[in-house]
Amino acid sequence: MTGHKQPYYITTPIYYVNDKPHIGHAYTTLACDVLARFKRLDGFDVMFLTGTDEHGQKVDASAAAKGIDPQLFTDQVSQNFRDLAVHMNYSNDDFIRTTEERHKKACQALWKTLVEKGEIYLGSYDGWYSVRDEAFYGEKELIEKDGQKLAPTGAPVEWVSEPSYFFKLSEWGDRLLKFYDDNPDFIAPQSRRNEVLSFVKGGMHDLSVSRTSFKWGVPVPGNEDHVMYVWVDALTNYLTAVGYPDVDPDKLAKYWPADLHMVGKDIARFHAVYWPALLMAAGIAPPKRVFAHGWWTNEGQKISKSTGNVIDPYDLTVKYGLDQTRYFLLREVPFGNDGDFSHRSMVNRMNSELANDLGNMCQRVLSMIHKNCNAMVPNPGAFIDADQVILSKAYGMLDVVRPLFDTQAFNKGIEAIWELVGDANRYVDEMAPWGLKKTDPARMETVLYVLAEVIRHVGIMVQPLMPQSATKILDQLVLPENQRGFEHLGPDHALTAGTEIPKPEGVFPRYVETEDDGEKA
RNA sequence: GGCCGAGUAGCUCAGCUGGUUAGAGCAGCGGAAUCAUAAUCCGCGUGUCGGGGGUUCGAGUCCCUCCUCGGCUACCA
Repeated sequence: MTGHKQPYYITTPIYYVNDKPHIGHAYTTLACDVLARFKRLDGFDVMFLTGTDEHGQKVDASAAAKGIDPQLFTDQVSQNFRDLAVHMNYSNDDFIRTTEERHKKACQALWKTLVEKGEIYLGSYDGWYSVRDEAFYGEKELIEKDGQKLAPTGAPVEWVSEPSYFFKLSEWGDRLLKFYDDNPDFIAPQSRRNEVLSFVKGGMHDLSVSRTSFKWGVPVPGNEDHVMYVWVDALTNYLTAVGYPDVDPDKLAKYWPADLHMVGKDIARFHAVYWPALLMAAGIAPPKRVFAHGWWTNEGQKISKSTGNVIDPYDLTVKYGLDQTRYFLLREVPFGNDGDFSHRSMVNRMNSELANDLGNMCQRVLSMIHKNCNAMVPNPGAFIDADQVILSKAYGMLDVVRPLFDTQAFNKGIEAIWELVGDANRYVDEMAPWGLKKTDPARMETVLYVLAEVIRHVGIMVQPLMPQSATKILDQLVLPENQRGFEHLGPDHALTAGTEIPKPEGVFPRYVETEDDGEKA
């Protein structure tokens, strides 16, 4: 089983440390975690990266407001995101911080390359700036009042001009369009692809890639008055983490180009337009795919800090359970679409699909085995057609789910697994092993064996989604830990009859409504 | 304003290049079973497929038009 494993590099965006972690962060990273775990089980050499974006004016200001050094400040707040990763049971292989030395090195190397290739020039960044908002506004955004130009926020604006380096993005339109054409799956879902295409087709300005108005950033090589602006700084993290600019055969050469950048739809353009352009300009291969997922609403309401209906991932996992939350987030919505989080739908999913369908199926089967087969994996006789039908469905499950997960169609992959769970429940009812117990005990053992095999397959398949619960299920089958990879799916590694199994315990508890819930629902 | 997309059963949605009586899950109603976390299984839908017009032997599926909703239209992570 040696040989070269195929590499798979997957990334989350780096999260801006000024934010408190919320469901959006948890969701993006969760999707990556499930894919990373899936690929590892499927035999890939996975590099799964997440991290924090720690530069910029806002961070600088927040640190100043607290009267502490920005580095100390980011050390503190980036910890929130590292804690979340542990809490959510993410399996990231690295956690990048843009304030790390390795990142400064990578950014400056990329910058120098772009300068050498003539892709960056010094110009000036002009625009309507509001000192009060600390932000630039477009001409069209401004409102006019009494002959005064005002920001949409009502703050006064002034025309300012600041020296800035520019990336020649305007010259990359045609090459980007050709790239999209040659790589139709580069940006997904389709709706985002359409938007990106129309954006690029509309023509692009050069991109301002440095600032002189603040210092908390990576210094521009050769001109210390400038720090790199967010585009170059943040996006480059994906290269930093694999060792760029060092061409280490175990890092950069192996993992680049990245297989998938997972992002929220709000930053699709940065990843699908600016990033490939910057990379191509530097002579580096663009990533293979960018997936822009949707947003969550809370009980039908748009989430905003002002209304205070932000969803805290800690609240969810404490209230409903970690794996239940992980399951819900990827099961409820076609990945890519916006979704609504509601208590009612959460409870419906966890009770009917986890507790009733899967949990109870495992429980009824394992209980029967425990009570009627001397607590040992039963000894199967010859399989009849009905046995073969459900077994082959279990054996073929990976081939159904793999292409769905490979295209980030998590909900469909999960549905496919649950079809098998439904089949198993129907099979139990049809075979009625409790009746066979008296009429044909040998047949009962065969039936229970078939069901145990189905549980083994489902347990292995749901490991990426619900690692802890899957472990419990597989532990109940006493399946050795080194037999839980996808290469063990199928009849060649079937359960060994006679293996002693423990008394089963419920894996997915039902959610029982409290009075407090009643008021909300 | 321009471009893109969506409007299908109470709810969430499938319906690929047009072709048998338009489907699934959930909810609801009725029944069976009793191994199991009172879990499971079976049965039950008269839907103007947003409105109107058109092409065709035949349209939810193509064309035109109108209505409604959403997204994008660059420097915020």
